[in-house]
Amino acid sequence: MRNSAAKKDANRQLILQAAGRLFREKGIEQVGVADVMRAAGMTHGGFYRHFSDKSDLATQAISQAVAVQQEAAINGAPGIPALAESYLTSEHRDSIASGCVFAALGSEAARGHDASRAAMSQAIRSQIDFLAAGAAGKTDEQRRQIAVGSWSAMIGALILSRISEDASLSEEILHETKGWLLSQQTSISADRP
Amino acid sequence: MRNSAAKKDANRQLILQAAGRLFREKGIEQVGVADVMRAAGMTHGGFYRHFSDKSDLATQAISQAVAVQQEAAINGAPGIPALAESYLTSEHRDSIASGCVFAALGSEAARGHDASRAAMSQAIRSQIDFLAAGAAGKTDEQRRQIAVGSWSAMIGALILSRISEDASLSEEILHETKGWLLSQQTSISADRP
DNA sequence: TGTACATCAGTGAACGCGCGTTCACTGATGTAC
DNA sequence: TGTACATCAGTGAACGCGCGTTCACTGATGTAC
Repeated sequence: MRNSAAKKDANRQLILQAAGRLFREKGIEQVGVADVMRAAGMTHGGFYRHFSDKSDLATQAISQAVAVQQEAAINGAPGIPALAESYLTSEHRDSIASGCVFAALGSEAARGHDASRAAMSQAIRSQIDFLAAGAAGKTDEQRRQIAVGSWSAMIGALILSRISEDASLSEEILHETKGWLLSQQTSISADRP
Repeated sequence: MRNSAAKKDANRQLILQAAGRLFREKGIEQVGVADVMRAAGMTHGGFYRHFSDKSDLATQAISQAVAVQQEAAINGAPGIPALAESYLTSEHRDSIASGCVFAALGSEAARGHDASRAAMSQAIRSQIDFLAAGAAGKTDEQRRQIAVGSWSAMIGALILSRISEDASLSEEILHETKGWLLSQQTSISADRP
């Protein structure tokens, strides 16, 4: 039954991807090792050939999901308005499993172990730098404020919209936050020479 | 060993308060019924004289924590700048157990049962109405945008600052977001006649 | 290139702990007369 | 007002399920010669 090294690596990726999706969708605690392995097409016994324990999996799955997310941000349309347009949508709200890791696991992550918090912190840093570089502010300080503030607003709004069981409230939160972010961007851009 | 009705009610409050604190601090899943009862000064057996099951407790504890939070907001200094000043502080960041329920349990709550989501949705509505009423916008629509956007930014920023294990990053997120919110408020206020 | 042997990825049964829930019990409270 | 009885809040032991983890095993892969 032994698999080739290449097959093992492929299986490891399947496990990480399944975990990334399931953890975001149901929360890390509500997903069992056996659930992840089943979603990856295997049985639970082989899990420990890949990871030392569940918390190791959580750290690595989060790190990978965050890396994929950053890759997508860099390759996506640049600028905060464009990000807001795609981030603050009902599609994103309804696809937790493949959506923003910070919105899906943010409050759990705040209580997480050092390893996963370190991975997420690094991602936060890069994301802020990336957004600040493309922000429409006059000074560095202004651009960083815009980057941090706008990104925080997107994450907070997505979380609030997911909590809201009333569809119209949920939509309103996305819509108002988007409108707010866009109106600021344009007014600031208009200030530029 | 029977307690009087008054004592029973008092004990129920102790349980709800202990649960509200522990759930925020460690997450609902990581806190056991026995933990809550111990924190409330009782043993676990009597739990079911008060609540039908753990999920019932979660719903009621969250509802109460959210109600207390709203009460505090209404009695606190009015206006979004004042809220930002007290919300985006390292003290708030470091006191999860007594801090904002949405920041502490937001991503869990998005996956929560209908009952607790309904309670939180109602709180979201009131909080938006409350903030919009005191916001410095020209039109109703503008005031609602400011309310929803600013509140979302506070929640998102607090979550990001809690994830950041690097103290300077954590502080920066709070500080930049606060600066961003305050600068907007003043510029909008300056527009007024 | 082929053969013999060691390695080890994945399987599925089993273990054991933690935790939600139940239950018999105690004795103080509340109520009926 | 006092007495007898029923109620029931809280106790602590016990139950049972789920889940993380372990382990003996299988057979394909990789390696040494």
